[in-house]
Amino acid sequence: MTMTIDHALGRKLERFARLSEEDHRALRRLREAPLREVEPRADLIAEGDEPAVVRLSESGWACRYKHLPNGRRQIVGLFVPGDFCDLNVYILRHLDHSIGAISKVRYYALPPHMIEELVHDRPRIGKALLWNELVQASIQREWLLTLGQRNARERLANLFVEMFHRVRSIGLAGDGKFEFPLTQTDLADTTGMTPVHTNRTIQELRQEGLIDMDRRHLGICDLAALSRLAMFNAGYLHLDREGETLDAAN
Amino acid sequence: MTMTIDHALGRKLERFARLSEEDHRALRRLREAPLREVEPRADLIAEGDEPAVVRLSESGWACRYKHLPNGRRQIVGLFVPGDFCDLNVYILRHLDHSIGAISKVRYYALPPHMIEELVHDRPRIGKALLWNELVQASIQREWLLTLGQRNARERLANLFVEMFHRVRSIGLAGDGKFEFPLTQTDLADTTGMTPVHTNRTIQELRQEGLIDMDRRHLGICDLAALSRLAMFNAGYLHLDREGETLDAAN
DNA sequence: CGCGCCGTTGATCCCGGTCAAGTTGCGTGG
DNA sequence: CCACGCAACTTGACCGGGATCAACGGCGCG
Repeated sequence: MTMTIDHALGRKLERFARLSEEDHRALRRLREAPLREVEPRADLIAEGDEPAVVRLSESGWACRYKHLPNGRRQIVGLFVPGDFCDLNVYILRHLDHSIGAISKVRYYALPPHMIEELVHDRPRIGKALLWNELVQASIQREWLLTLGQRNARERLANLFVEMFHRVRSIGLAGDGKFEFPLTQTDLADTTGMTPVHTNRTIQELRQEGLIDMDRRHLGICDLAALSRLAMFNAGYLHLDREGETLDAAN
Repeated sequence: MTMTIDHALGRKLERFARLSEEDHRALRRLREAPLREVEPRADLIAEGDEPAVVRLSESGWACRYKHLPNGRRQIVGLFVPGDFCDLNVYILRHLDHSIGAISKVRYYALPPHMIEELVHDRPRIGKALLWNELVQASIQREWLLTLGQRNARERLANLFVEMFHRVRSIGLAGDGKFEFPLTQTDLADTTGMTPVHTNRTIQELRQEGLIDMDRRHLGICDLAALSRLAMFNAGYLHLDREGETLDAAN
C-alpha cells in the first residue's frame, strides 16, 4: 500500500502548522517534478558531487552516510517517505556525505527554484519546512547522545522506537508492525557497532519479547518496555502538534 | 585580546558571501541588543525551557549538551565567539537540549524579530546565515562519524584539529596555539569516553609530540601528523571561500 | 590554610570487536 | 525442477580497547 507523497508530506508538516486548501494544492504541485527511481544499495548522490536538485522521497528508505578512509562507514541519518533528503544543501558547493538507497527508492527531483517559489508563495509552508529541518537537526543530536552514551541494547532499542514513531507519523505503522528494510549490517553502521554484535543484541531483544523482526519487517511487541530500556524521550521528535497556533485560518 | 563580535561574525560569514559596507553596518547593529554574561559551568538555557531569544556568542566558549536519565552527559556541539547558539530554535516549542557555558561567556540576546528583519532587509546576510547553519549541521554529521567509527586517539585528534580550524577562522589562533577551556571531563563528555581514558590518551598524544596542552590552552605541534591520525577531511568545515560568486557587487 | 575541582596513576574487569565457519534463503540460469 | 551463487544471518572462540574503581597530588580560591 502506497500513499501519495504530498499526503505523507502534508501530514508531517501539519504537525507544525495547519495548512489551508491552497497550501495543500501547492504541495501537490511538487509532483509535477520528475520522478526518479534508484535500486537498493545504489547512491542517490555521492560525496563530493555538486548537489543540483532537492530530493523529496516518495517511497522507500534511504540513508545519509559518511566514509572514513579506512573503509569504515557511518550512517548519520535515515529517510522515510515524505522526507527531504537535502532541502538546503544545494547551497553548499560540495556535498560532504553520500545518500544511498536502502530499499528501492522513488523520489521527486525538485529544481531549487521550485522550493524557493513554494516558500515565497506559501510562507506558512516555508515555516513548516524550517520547522521540519529543525526536527531533523534535533534527531541528529539525539543520535550523538546515543553513540556517545548508550550501550548496544539501548542503541538498538532507541533506534527502533524512533523509527516506529516516525513511520507511524506518516501513517504506515498503525499497528506496531511496519516495513523496516535495513539489514543487520546497515543497523551496525547506524549504531556504530559490528554486525556480529548487532546480531547478538537483536536476538536478546527478541528473546525478551520486546521486538519481532524478520528480514524486512519490524514489530514492536512491548513499546513501553522498549522505550524504558532505550531511555527514549519523545521530546526530541517534537511530535506534539506544536503549531496549533500557526493556524491556516489566521 | 578580544575582538568585536560583528568582526568575528562578519569574518565567518564572508567565507560564504562578500558582504557590502551596508551589510557590515547591519551586523554591527546587532550589538544594540542586550549583552548578557554567564559564569563558567552555568547554563545559558536548559532543556525544556521555551527559547525566547537568539543567542549570539560574543566571547567565551559554550556547549550544547544532552543528558540521559542515568546521569550520563553528551556534549553535542561547541560554540566559539561569533557562533549563534540557536539561530532558529525559537521556532520549536520546547528545547530538547541545554546550552552551558564552559568559560565565562558573554552573549547578545537578540529578539527574534531582529533576526527576521536582518534577514529580510539584507538577503545576502540571510543566505550567509543559512549557509552557516548548514555548516553547523555538517559538523554534527562529522561528529556522528567520529563517535561511531573513530577510536580514542582519532576522536581527540579530530576534535583538536577541527577546533583549531574553527578558532583560526575567527582570527584567534594564527600561530597554532589557542585558548581551549574544556576540562578533561568536558572532553570525555564530548568524545563519549571516560575522563580516565581521555587523560591517558591525551598523554599519548603529548608524548608523541603532536599536541601541547595545559589547563586552558591547546597547542597544535604537528598539524599534518595530527590530521593524518584523525583522518581529518577538511571538506566538512566548508572552509574554502565557497561563495566567491555571491559577491556584494552583484 | 583547607577545601574542592582537576589531572594523574595503577589494578582489574568486561562489553563489544575480531576472526573464522557455518547456515539459511532467495534469485538466476541450465 | 534443481544446482548454483551470493547476500544476509548465525554461532563459537578468543582478544583487547576502553570502562570501572580507587587513590593521590597539585593548584586556585575563599
